[in-house]
Amino acid sequence: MEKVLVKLKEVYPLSGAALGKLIAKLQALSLPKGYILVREGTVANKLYFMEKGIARSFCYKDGKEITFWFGAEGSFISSYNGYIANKPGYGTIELLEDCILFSIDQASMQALFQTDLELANWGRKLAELELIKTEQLLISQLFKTAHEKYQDLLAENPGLLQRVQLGHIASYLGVTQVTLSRIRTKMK
Amino acid sequence: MEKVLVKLKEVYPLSGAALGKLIAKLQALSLPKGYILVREGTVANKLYFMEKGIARSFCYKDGKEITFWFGAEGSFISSYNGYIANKPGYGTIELLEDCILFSIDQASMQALFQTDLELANWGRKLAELELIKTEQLLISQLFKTAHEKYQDLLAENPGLLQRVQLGHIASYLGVTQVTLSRIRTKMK
DNA sequence: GCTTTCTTTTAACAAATGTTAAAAAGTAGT
DNA sequence: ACTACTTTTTAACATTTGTTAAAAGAAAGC
Repeated sequence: MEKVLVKLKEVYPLSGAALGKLIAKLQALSLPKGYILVREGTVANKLYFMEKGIARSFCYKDGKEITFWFGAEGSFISSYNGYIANKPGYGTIELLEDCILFSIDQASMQALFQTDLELANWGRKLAELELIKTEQLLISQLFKTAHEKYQDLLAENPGLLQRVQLGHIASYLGVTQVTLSRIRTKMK
Repeated sequence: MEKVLVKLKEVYPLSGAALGKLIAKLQALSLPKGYILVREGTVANKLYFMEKGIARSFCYKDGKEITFWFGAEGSFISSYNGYIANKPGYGTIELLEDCILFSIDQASMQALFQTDLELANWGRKLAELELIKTEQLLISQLFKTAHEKYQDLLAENPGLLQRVQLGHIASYLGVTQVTLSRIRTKMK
């Protein structure tokens, strides 16, 4: 229970009491590589924290999988459409390695938000931070070429390539695996 | 002061008292077409509400403008990087028509969040709703062709075409204006 | 060590999109 | 109605990316 504590506090400063309430609701999970944490189209109202391992979110498009998100150690993971809006999520979340996760269900979260000002602000800050991260992803998706996005990925997250198949990364960059392979060849 | 009231309440149910505190901080603005609400690279820590009119956010890429967002009546508008993280925003926000807006500055907002549980939850809900909207945009950007995205835009927001130049819409869809023109021709 | 299977690269061709420039259509002001 | 200006469409060609299939390489099981 190392990283999760650090990251929970990083989101928004919490008193010991508030942090304790949050931690009390956490459930530890140890799940194997290949495990489907959330299945597309189901309402999954849990928030996860990745303590160890890596996961991805993907959708199906014409029978092919398109990865739109990776979450490694220190990431919050959720089908936000389920967690936030109680609606079916549009992605499947798959574990790409054996993982240790912590989960908290939305109902417990809501109960805390309704009664604790600090935690309500913690929840606000979490959503805000995820929002600017997502907006940043959207913008780079819109105005960078696959080549640039690949270079950015290399710079920001060099370890990812050693842990994730190129096919997943290709769809994440918005291109086919063949195109990504061509990009890599050019960069040698 | 019609739409703003409805939308503020839609985000999260508020008591009269809490709503009153929020409204007390609102400033009405009437600004002309072409006005730059936020300039790229500056820290703009205000949240706006569009009462009447329409705006866009855009970045420069190789000297060309790329629009990544439109906000018409009923939209919340902000450089979230400034409003949330107090960092320079990556987009310029330009008014595309004469607009009536309401603004509230981040400091006032923070003060309310720190003292009022209802408003802290209101702020949380606002960020959460913006998050799932942005995530939806990102996914459609990743796994839809320009043709599909244009059709979606027509279906979801038919009025936009009458109010916004095609060049802006083209960059929003992630293609050049020439390509959008070709798509439109094919659809006739 | 040798299959067997999965992943990545390469090749050849087709389709889509970008680039540049010109033409056409639409607007606004006089 | 005319001009000046802006926006949209069209055309021709270059470039990029997609598609399909095969080859090469890497990993896993026996």
